Amino acid sequence: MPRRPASLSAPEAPVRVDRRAHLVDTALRLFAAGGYHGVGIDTILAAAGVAKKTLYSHFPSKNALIAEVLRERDRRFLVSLAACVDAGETPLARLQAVFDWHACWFAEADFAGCMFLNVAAEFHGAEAGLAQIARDHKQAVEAFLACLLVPLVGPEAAPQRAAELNLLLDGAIGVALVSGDAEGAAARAWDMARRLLGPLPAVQG
Amino acid sequence: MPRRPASLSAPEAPVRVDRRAHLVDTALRLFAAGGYHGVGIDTILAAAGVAKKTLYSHFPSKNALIAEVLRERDRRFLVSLAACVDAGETPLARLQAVFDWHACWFAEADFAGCMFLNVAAEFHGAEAGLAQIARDHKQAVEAFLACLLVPLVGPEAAPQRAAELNLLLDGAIGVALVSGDAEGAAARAWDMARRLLGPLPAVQG
DNA sequence: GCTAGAGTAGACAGATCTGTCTACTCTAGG
DNA sequence: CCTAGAGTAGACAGATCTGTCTACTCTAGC
Repeated sequence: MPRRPASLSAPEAPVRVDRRAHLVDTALRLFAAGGYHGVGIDTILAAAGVAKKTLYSHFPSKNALIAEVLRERDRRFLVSLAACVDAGETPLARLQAVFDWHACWFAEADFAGCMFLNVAAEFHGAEAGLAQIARDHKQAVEAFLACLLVPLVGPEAAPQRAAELNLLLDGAIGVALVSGDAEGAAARAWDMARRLLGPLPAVQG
Repeated sequence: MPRRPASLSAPEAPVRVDRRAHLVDTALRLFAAGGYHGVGIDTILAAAGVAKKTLYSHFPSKNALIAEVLRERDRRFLVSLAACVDAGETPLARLQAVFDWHACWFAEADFAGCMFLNVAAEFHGAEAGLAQIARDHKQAVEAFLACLLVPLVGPEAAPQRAAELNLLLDGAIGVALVSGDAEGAAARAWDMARRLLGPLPAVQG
């Protein structure tokens, strides 16, 4: 009898895995690798081991699920990036950590580009809500970069430089996606960033 | 009787509009604006005023049509870009024309990103043939940039710089797509390119 | 023990999509 | 004139997709 043994071990919590979160997590992985139109509801449900009714009791539509997936992706993205950056000891090392983080991301087996750029491409004009989430994400990343740049270039120049580095990161994503050269794309972008920033205050190595 | 008046004027050629080319042209417009999964065969047929059987007598499948659309896009892209570049009088002006060309492209009403980056995202891993066409296109653009760079930085440095400018252009595409700021994205990329190239031989203004 | 809530399994409706096929029409060339 | 080739219009098959709904099951709390 392969039917799930239910609560054999733990009496509470553990089994109650929060279907909604599990659904979003599964959908995130599948959408990231297979695209939004390319991955159907049934595929997600089968992978998550969740009934269709459960999905539609949590989300009114597939697009609502996509929106939640994007918000979740935005959260994880910034948390993971911040954790990686915090390990850096100098302001310059912290900035470089952003590009190293991207190199690791590009090297993932199922890397298929940025979920936000992809959603903008797939739903362009059709779903303003999704486009807005993509815009918000990119602005959050840019703001994060600006914070890292303040000790390096000062508060006035930081926003301008942040926009530039943001453009470099988007470029690296595109190059990594099409060429498949994960390491090269991120390294090139960082080299360009370093040269664009020019000589920095002597305080930072 | 609104049924097409057939050969009222010209005895030959003109009416024979080459359905295949017209189909590819229509599909190109629709795929560019609506994505590959997002635009169905029937939509293309209705827009082109062509019967389904005609489509399948020219192409074995939708994906084969997509492949031909991408090859056509690649041709037009390079021809249009070359024409724009040829108007420049100095090597630097010719290089700048590439970024100006992109600014015009981004400003088009139905701009929805690069068809090659988008095909790579939508069919990642599933359609190796389409991914290869995307890769070839980006390499062709990079080679084109390298040619423009030779008089500016010399034949040794040109390939390296071309890869950098290519990354900048992909970055501008991403930024323009998500932020909607067409002018800003291309202008920022050009400004960065100019600074990355540094002081150039005095011969070019 | 019992009940309410949440979940499962899966049938179902209705839309849509790719690709095939039939029957008809138009046109060009001999 | 007549025929072959190409195209049109559209029905059709079969798959797939979103979203709804019913009937059953499990679990937690009273």
